[in-house]
Formats: sequence, structure tokens, C-alpha cells
Amino acid sequence: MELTKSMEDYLESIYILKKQKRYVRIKDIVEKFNIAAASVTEAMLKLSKKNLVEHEKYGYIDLTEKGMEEARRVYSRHKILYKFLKNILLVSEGNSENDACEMEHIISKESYEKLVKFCDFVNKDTDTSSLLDKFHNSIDSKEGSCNDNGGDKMKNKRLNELKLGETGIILKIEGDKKLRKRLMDMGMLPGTDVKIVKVAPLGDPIEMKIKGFHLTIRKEDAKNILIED
Amino acid sequence: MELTKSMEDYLESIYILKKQKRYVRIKDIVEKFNIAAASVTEAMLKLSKKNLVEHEKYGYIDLTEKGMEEARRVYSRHKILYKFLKNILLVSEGNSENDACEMEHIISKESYEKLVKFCDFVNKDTDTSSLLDKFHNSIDSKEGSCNDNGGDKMKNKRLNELKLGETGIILKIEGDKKLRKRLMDMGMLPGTDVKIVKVAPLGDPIEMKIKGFHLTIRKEDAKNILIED
DNA sequence: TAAACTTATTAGGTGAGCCAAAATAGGAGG
DNA sequence: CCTCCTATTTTGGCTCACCTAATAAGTTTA
Repeated sequence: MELTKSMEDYLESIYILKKQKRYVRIKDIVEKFNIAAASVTEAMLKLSKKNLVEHEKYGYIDLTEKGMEEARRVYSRHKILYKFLKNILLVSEGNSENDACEMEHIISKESYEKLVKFCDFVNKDTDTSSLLDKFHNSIDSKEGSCNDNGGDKMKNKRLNELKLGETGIILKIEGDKKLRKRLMDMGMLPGTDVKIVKVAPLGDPIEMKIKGFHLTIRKEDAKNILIED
Repeated sequence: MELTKSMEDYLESIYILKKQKRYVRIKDIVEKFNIAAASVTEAMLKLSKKNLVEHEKYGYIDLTEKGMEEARRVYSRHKILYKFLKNILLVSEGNSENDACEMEHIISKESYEKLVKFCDFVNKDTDTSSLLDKFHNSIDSKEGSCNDNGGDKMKNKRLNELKLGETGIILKIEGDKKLRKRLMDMGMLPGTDVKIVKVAPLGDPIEMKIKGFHLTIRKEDAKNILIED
């Protein structure tokens, strides 16, 4: 199907309006989005051609079964995103709503499903609520730790500087060609996630998990791998 | 400033490429996004005019101080979203990356900051990790509970059907005009969040929290308020 | 029932962001 | 120094999602 963000927005708003008003007309959508009526008329024409909406000239607007499905798909994403932002992260109502409105169009099915499970889990598990309270308290107190961008310049580490249990993403591999090739053959490509799983007594060698399997390299070699975390 | 998604993407990619390559050229960006070189040339022109990028014809591309700031703002959002999706929700690498790539442009400052704190909290608090493990285990086992859209039709409840502690969003208020006006004057407008905080023995009256203050209404009246959760 | 008002449609136009094809610049090797 | 190849720019065109202004269809009301 592949709908644009706008088209999804129109379908979703028709869906919501119909729950409240029984009859939806061009004007309702105009008011909802604050756009020119001409734009809505045009959009309804397009959606009609795609069999997502029924709309005869100067008449009421309705969703087809297909349109309903799409609208529900989008709206269910909206709701879970809103809940997560509002109730778990304690984002303000306005920002939760706006962010949910945008993210609903782009979140993948997998992320959506995992987020549903996460919210479910937080709701049902009793241990979680006290922990969540703890988190909510901590939000207000310490205002630090959050570098929007200013301040420290996000300087990069090298692989040997990562501590046990830490994770990072490979940014770049330095050193001579031979070494670079050898490391890359082992799966160390820029963009790959690594996690340090064991460090020998003197910090050498270092064992890491990469692409699901374990890999051990010498500290000397690790110095050639730039990491960002 | 108000940059479009595309422009933010270009800035971000230049930022990342420069960390890896020292010199960034049109071709690098072409390869990164798989678009025509003409589009990149055009975009660089626009960014130059906005003083975000330095680029002389047929030469190297560099970020100005201002461009660097913007790039870092976007990139820091990317990283935290990726981490959250990948490490907390256990979304696959590909989807985490793609979703982060899109969401980075739209997430509000507040949501971003709260998400940073949340990830921080999860990392530092030791109680959390065991709980997170519990969540991660639960992900694989129960595959249910996640209605993408099919199946149940998201039917709406009425306010009196909400249980203690549950939350919902007001969808619509029915009943005669007088009642509707009275309820709306108390702040019950469509779109408002409510949370049930107390229910008297026979389910009447019902006390709820709405817009920060408490409100008590009769069960009879609550039946007129449609809720979606 | 016709004027007055509201709502919707048509027509024509804009900017963003992409494209293909043609023209041009820069660098490497003969 | 010229030729060839690749990288870049120019040109002209396309779609999407908006817009304004003019027109037409419904609706209300005197």
C-alpha cells in the first residue's frame, strides 16, 4: 500500500472523528489540521481512488474497510507511543501528543510490537511500578547528565578503553592495510555493535561479542579500532 | 533555524563521514543515501546559503560551527533512540537503526531528555537489570497480547467501566445538553486524560484525576462519557 | 422561493526534494 | 600537452502537499 504521512493522517483523523461525530465532512478535517479546504478535497479524491475512503461530492466522508484497517494500524501506534511518553517517561501531554503524532507514521512493526509488550510488562509487573516511581523521582532531582549537544564534544574512544560489559559501535579501523583487512574479515566493520564480555588480568587480550559470536583480540590491535558509544 | 528532515540528514551524514574519512565529497553522500549526485549538489548549495556547510565547487565539504551543532543535535538523538530500541526493547539492529534514523528528526527536546534519563537509569540501577532480564524473557515467550489492528475492534468503554487505577482518554460526551455543558465546564473535554483514583463501595460516586485535580461524579453521569484506553 | 450564508470544488500556482541527461571541471597516464 | 575517465554541476522536469481566488452546490431564513 505505502501511504504517505499525510494520507495516514487524513485516514486517522477520519477514524477518530467518526467515533465522535457519526458524520464526517471536509470542514471537520479542515478544522482539525488547520489547512485550506482545497487541500482536503484534493486529498479525499486521492484516497477515494485508492479505495480507502468513500466520498461523493458535497457529501459525507466515510472509510472503506481497507481505509479502516489502515487508520487503525496508525492509531494503535499513536496510542502506545503516547502512553509510553506520557505515563512512563512522564513527558508533558502536549509533547507526548505531538511526538506520537509524528512517530506513529514511521515506527516499524517490530518496534511497535516490542513497545506494546514493554508497556504491558510495566503495567502488570508489580515490582516494576516501585522501580518506575524511583525513576520518576530521579527525573525531577538530577537535572544533569543530559548533554543535548553542547558541552562535551562526544569524543571517541578506542576499543581498548571500553570497560567490561560496556557496548559501543565501531566507527573506523586504523592501522596498516594488512591489519585492517584481518580485522574486517573477522566482522569488524564500521557500524557494527560490540560488547566487551571478558578482559584478561592485564587488559590483554580482550574478548568481545560481535554479531552474535565471541571474538578475542589483542589489546595492541584493539587500539586501532575507534568506537563511539 | 527549522531544518527539514532531508537537510538534517545531510548534516548528520557529513558529520559521521568526517569522523571516518577526514575528507567528505559529494560522492560519499551520494553513496550513503543512494540518490542522484544532482540532488546532493543542490542540497549543499542550500546548506551553504544557510551557513551550515562550506563547499566550494568541485571541492571538499565541511561543516561550519553552526552546522556542526545541528548535526550533533540530530546525532545525539539518533544514538539514544537506537540504544533504547536495540538494548532495552531488543528490537533488531536493522529496525533500530531505521527507526532511529526517522525519529531523530521529530522527537521533541523534552522527550529526548527524558529518554536519556530513562536509559541512564536503566543502566545504573542494579535492581533494574534483573527486571529488564525478566522483561526480555517475557518478550520471547508470550507472543500474544499485541493486536496490531486485526482481531478485536478497539471497542470503547464508558467511564463507569474503568477500574480503580486505570487511565483513559475522553472520547465523547453524550446525554442532554445541560449535562454535557456541566461536565464540560468541569474540564471533561474530548482528548483529556482521566485516571480513576477512588470508587465508593457500590461503584458510586467515582473519583477521578483530571488535568491535575480531583473530580467526583455520579456513576449515572459517568455512563455518558465514552472513553478509549 | 429567492437572497444570504456556509461549505465544497475547480483552477492555477508554490516550494521541497527528488530525477535523468547534458555540459563541464579535474586528475591520471600516455 | 592531450586524452580519457570520473566527479560535479547545470538544466529542465516530476510528484507531493500545500496555497489563494474564483466558482458552484447546499442550506437557512426572511
